[in-house]
Amino acid sequence: MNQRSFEEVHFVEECGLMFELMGLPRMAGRIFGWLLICNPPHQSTGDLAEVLQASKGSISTITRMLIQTGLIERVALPSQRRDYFRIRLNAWPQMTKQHLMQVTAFRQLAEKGLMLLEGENPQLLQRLEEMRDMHAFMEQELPLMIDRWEQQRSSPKIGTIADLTPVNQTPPASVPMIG
Amino acid sequence: MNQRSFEEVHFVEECGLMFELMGLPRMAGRIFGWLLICNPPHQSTGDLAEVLQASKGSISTITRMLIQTGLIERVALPSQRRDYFRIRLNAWPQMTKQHLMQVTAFRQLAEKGLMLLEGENPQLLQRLEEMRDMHAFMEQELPLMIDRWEQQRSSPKIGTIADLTPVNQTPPASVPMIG
DNA sequence: CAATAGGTTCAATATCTATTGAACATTCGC
DNA sequence: GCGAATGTTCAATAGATATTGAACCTATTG
Repeated sequence: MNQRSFEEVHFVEECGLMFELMGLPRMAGRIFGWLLICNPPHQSTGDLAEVLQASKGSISTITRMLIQTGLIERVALPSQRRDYFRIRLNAWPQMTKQHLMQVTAFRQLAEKGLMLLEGENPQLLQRLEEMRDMHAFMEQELPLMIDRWEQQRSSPKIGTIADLTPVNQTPPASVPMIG
Repeated sequence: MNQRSFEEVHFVEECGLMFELMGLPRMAGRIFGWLLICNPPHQSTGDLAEVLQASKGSISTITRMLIQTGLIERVALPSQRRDYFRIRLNAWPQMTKQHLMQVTAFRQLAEKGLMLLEGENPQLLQRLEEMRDMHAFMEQELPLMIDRWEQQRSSPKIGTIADLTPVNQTPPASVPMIG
């Protein structure tokens, strides 16, 4: 009876593939994909294991990763023992913030490279200077872009998703940000 | 004699790890990393195989991938049989364009999801609407950002890198862009 | 407090992907 | 056109990573 429709399975698999493209485990994409379309929008470990036909261990490991990266959160239902997971509000800006960290890492790498070539013919430096400058530029621009997004979305709508209490042991994915 | 210094090896390896983080083969990062710091800035398949201690096959496969994604290009030296590779000018905006394709794919996926939930309780749609809207927003913003970058870098400097002729069989990484 | 459901951990395994290397193709000089 | 140098392809392998599943905690309920 709890059969997922063909379209639902397909959606979940496609999401898995997209996550794989981004270098994340396919199962992370499956979990995220299911949480995008499930009803109710919060699901327990057991639910996920059943629907996605995966082991509880797998679900446990990967939900932890998804929480850590800020894409989902753990919520508690009033009178239930189980934990539930759901998509985190602002999951996507969060991804951009992750991306921003990569950008910073690349800028720093370029700077290391430039130190290696110190004193060399300026022509040789061009490659690394472009890399450094482009990433420094993005370090400026991306936060502004996120700001514009959060502003444009005038009504923050926080709280409308549901009345569930996010479990507070889940910090807002304390992401080490650039200095 | 052609020993790479410890720092150079380290730089190359770090670049490899960063590429791996992005879901690309580590060896792609190594090749790219070496092309960032090598002197001269163009290197043949053989050079790369020797310096990176990898098989020619590996180099061949991965340079093809890097060309395909627009990060490096193949150049011909006037009186030499060999092909050489070098970092492509504008390699990094190119990466952002690749990223843009992913963004589009995510928006489309969100739209598929919304079709699945057609007629459902609006609360259930929120997750997917946020996903769609955020990605549509980035589809607007990222090209503008690239424009700003290309403008800010007032002197295009094209041609100053070297007088080598890019091999024309290498199209500018014909990237299928969004409609 | 015992029983049980829910969740986590971790060693073992299955699966996948990068990498090799040898055979093959191509180009260019002589 | 022949031979040497260079580059490519692809089946086999090595290596890495995701996934499982059984043992182990922990919390709740009666």
